[in-house]
This record gives sequence, C-alpha cells and structure tokens, in this order.
Amino acid sequence: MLDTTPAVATLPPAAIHHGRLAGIPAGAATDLEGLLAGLAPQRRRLEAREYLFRAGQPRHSLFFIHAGFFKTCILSEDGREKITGFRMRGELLGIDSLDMPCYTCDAVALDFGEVWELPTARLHTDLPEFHERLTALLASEIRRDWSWMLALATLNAEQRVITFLLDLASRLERLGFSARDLLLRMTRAELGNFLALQLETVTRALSRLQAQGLIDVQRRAVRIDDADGLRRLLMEPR
Amino acid sequence: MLDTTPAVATLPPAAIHHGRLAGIPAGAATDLEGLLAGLAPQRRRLEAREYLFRAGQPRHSLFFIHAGFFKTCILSEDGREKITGFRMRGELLGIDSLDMPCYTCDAVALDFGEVWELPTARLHTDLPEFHERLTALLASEIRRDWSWMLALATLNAEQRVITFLLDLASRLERLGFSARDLLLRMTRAELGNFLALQLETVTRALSRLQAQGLIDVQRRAVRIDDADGLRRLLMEPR
DNA sequence: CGTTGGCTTGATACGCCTCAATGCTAGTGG
DNA sequence: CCACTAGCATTGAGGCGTATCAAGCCAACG
Repeated sequence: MLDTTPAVATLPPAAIHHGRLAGIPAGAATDLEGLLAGLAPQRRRLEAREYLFRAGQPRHSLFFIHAGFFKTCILSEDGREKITGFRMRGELLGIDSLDMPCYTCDAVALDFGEVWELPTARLHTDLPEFHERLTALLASEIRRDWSWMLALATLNAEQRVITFLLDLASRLERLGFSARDLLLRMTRAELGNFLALQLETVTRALSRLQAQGLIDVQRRAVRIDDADGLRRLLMEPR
Repeated sequence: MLDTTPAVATLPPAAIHHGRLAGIPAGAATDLEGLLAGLAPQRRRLEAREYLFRAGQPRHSLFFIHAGFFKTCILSEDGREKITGFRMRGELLGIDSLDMPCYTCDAVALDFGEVWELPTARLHTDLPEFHERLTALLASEIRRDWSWMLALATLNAEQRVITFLLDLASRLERLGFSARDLLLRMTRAELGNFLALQLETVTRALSRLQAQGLIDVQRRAVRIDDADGLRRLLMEPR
C-alpha cells in the first residue's frame, strides 16, 4: 500500500503536513507566523480544488498559508491560462494585488489547506512594521519569477522538470520535511502548465529521469535518488 | 537618409525622447517625477551600452529613469542570460533588490540615458509616503512579469512579437509619443532573448508581418500600419 | 573603401506538440 | 467483495514550429 505521507516518514508527527486536518503541522514555523499569530487572525479551511479567491473579486485581505498547497494562476481575456506559482506553508497569497481594489489572480487549494486571513487595513494599523516585510516579499517574488522566466527560456523539457523538482525539494526541506521524498500536489497538466510544457512531455521527462536511475516515480510520489546527477543534467548545453 | 526619430515626427519638440542629450523630454512627465524632483536627486548620464549597475554590486539607491531606454537582465551561474524587461522613462530601476544588500540584476542603457539616483536611506527619511508607491510598483512588476510568462508560454513566435510591439506602442503612447512609429532600441538578439526566441525567428516574424501589410520594418524602425490586424492574429489558437 | 556588427533569408534538424490508445488507481455502488 | 467508472498517467506515432547552421546583405564608421 502506498503511504500517502512519504515525505515525512522519518520526521516526528508534529511535522506532518500531509494527511487530514488533524495533522496540521506544528513544527517548521516560519518567523512570519509568530508575527502574524499576534493578530489572532481569522482562520479558514479549504478543501482540495476550492478557490480561496478569484481574479476580480474585491480585495481586502492577504492570506498566510498555515497548511496545505495552493496554486495561483492568471487568465487572459481570450482564455489562455497560466499557473504563476505553487505556494506552500509560510507564504502569503494576494500580495500581487496589494495596490489594487480587486484580486488579480486566482488562488486555489491543491489539497486541503488552512489560511489565516489578514485584512490589509488591520495590518496597517496593528502591524506597521510589517510593511517592510511586505516589500521584501514582493521583491523576492519578482526575483523568483525572473528566475523561472530564465529557466523556461533557456532549459529544455527535462531540465525544467529537474529544476522544478530540486526547487520543490529545497522548499520542503526549509520547512523541515524530507528533500528526497516528494509528493506532488498537482496533476501533470498543472505541472506542464507551470513549466510551459504539455502534460505528456512532463510524463516523458519524468520517465526518462527514472530510466536513468535519478528518481523514482510512483504517480505523484517522487523520490530523488541522485540529486547530484540531476544537477549535472542542468549543466548540459540544452 | 533614415530619420532617427520617426516616433516623434508629429509631436512637439519638447516630446522628443530620441536624438542626443539636447532632446531630453520635458513633456509627458509622470507624477512620480514631480515627487522625486523635490529631493533634488543626483543625476547621472549614461552612454549606450553603459552599465548603470551590475548584479552583486552593493546597493544603496534606486534609479528613476528620466530619459533613455534600459534593459534589466539576470545571469545564472552557468552563464544562461535572460533579459527581464525593457525599461523606459518614468520607471524605477533596482526595486527588485530593495530587500538585498546587493543588486540582483544588471541594468544597462540601450541608448543614451539619464537617471536620478535615489538613495534608499533618503527615501525613508525624506519621503516616507513613497513607501506606498513602492509597494504598488513592486506589485505591478509582479503582474507584468506574470503577464509575460503567460505570453511566452501560450503564444507562438509571431504572436509574441506582436505582443511586444503592441506593448511597446502603448507604453510610448502613455508617455506622449506616437503609438504607430516605433524605434526599437534593442538588437534582434536582445528582443529574441526577452521573448524566448532566436534572433532569426524574430526577424522572420517581423518579415511575415510586413509581408501581410500589418507593419513596416526598416531595421529598428517599425511602423504599425494595422494594429487591429495585429490584435486579430493574437486571438488565433496558436 | 574596407571593416564590422547587425539583419535577413534559406536549408535542414530536432525537440516538443498533437492525437490516439492503453494502463493504472481510487472511489462508487451493486 | 468485486465490477464498474472516472480521472489521471503513460506510451507511441507522426507532424510542426522553432532552433541551428550557413551564407549573403546592409548601414554605419573609421
């Protein structure tokens, strides 16, 4: 039987971020969390595929992700869609529309999730020092986006998938989870959308990496067997 | 003889942003400009291809573009490069590294240029209300990046070039210049880099659009003859 | 007037997309 | 407990769009 929590098999129960709501992680708190907890924010739980907000809805709050995985995506007038990022615990949703009356992207839970609602009005009055943090978060989102733009423009399909896996691994590790055992919360189609590839191409890339013995793929469960081998492939011309 | 200022042929001399330094534009000021002029900032002039700053250099200032065109680009460890944007009068350079001790991208003048140096320390003390503006600028840079990520991921070569031309036209128009007569300040290679295409592909796309009578290309001078025709091509599947 | 950097065009190759079929897993209801 | 189903993932075959390589062109400049 496939364990649904491969990423945390070796970690204390407190670190479990998978499983149902009982398993809300207590460990691996970010420093942001302590700051925001002082506001006693409204908490909101979401089910898989539930929208936290949609582009166009009036915006009054930011949301701190306390548990779960989210995607943010934008939609053009003619229906083209792009996932702009996969967001996890410790990140904020809604900062891209801080200066707007309405949200400018959709935020969707990929799994269950819990967010803390942070009305921007209250942030202003109760937590003025937070403004500084917000600037830093905005700037780092820009750098992150640029870095993905670079990756999508200069790497081939296999290299993009590798970049995604290594990025996910390092983010999970920073939260206290295993950097070897990943559980992808998104479909191949969503991954392809984010990486500007077709879902079949993602599948093929994963299969090829597995054939080379670098990773092990069991549908959404990916084990990284040879991170250095993956990094070596990133160095190749294209 | 090719006029080097085709974009402004029908505009008053004050609006000329091309030509040599004598032609620094007086018109089309952004509201930011008035705010910043009060600081009596240090001015700096740059020649074509001159670096305003490079990634890794200690960062103390933002720069307001008073005249000229710039590109910002990032470089990966293994030498892959990506132009993250072309910046013009009224925009700020350096906001992406606001929270860092060093710049995280290169900023290069594509032509002559004049910038106003804004030491962040002074901004804090002398212009506290600017913080709000900065947040808005950061958020809108994120949305702009996302919008380009969408374009690069979902449009074909020709459509990307069209999107670039229409975007440039509208930005120039907002500054008070012609939206029909564009003068590209970047090489085909730079344009290709930005659009995630090879320079030959950019050339071919421009040639094809010209063959359809939608634009007229004379090297860097591009005249938009049928903007609606261009927009119609954007709607097609891909 | 030669040189240089940038632009254009052509021929060919190749990586990814597209379309189609099959497989796998989890969930559902008999 | 076992069909049955629905959704997602995998694999294959073939076509297409862009990259690559190569040659020639053009304008600017010393």
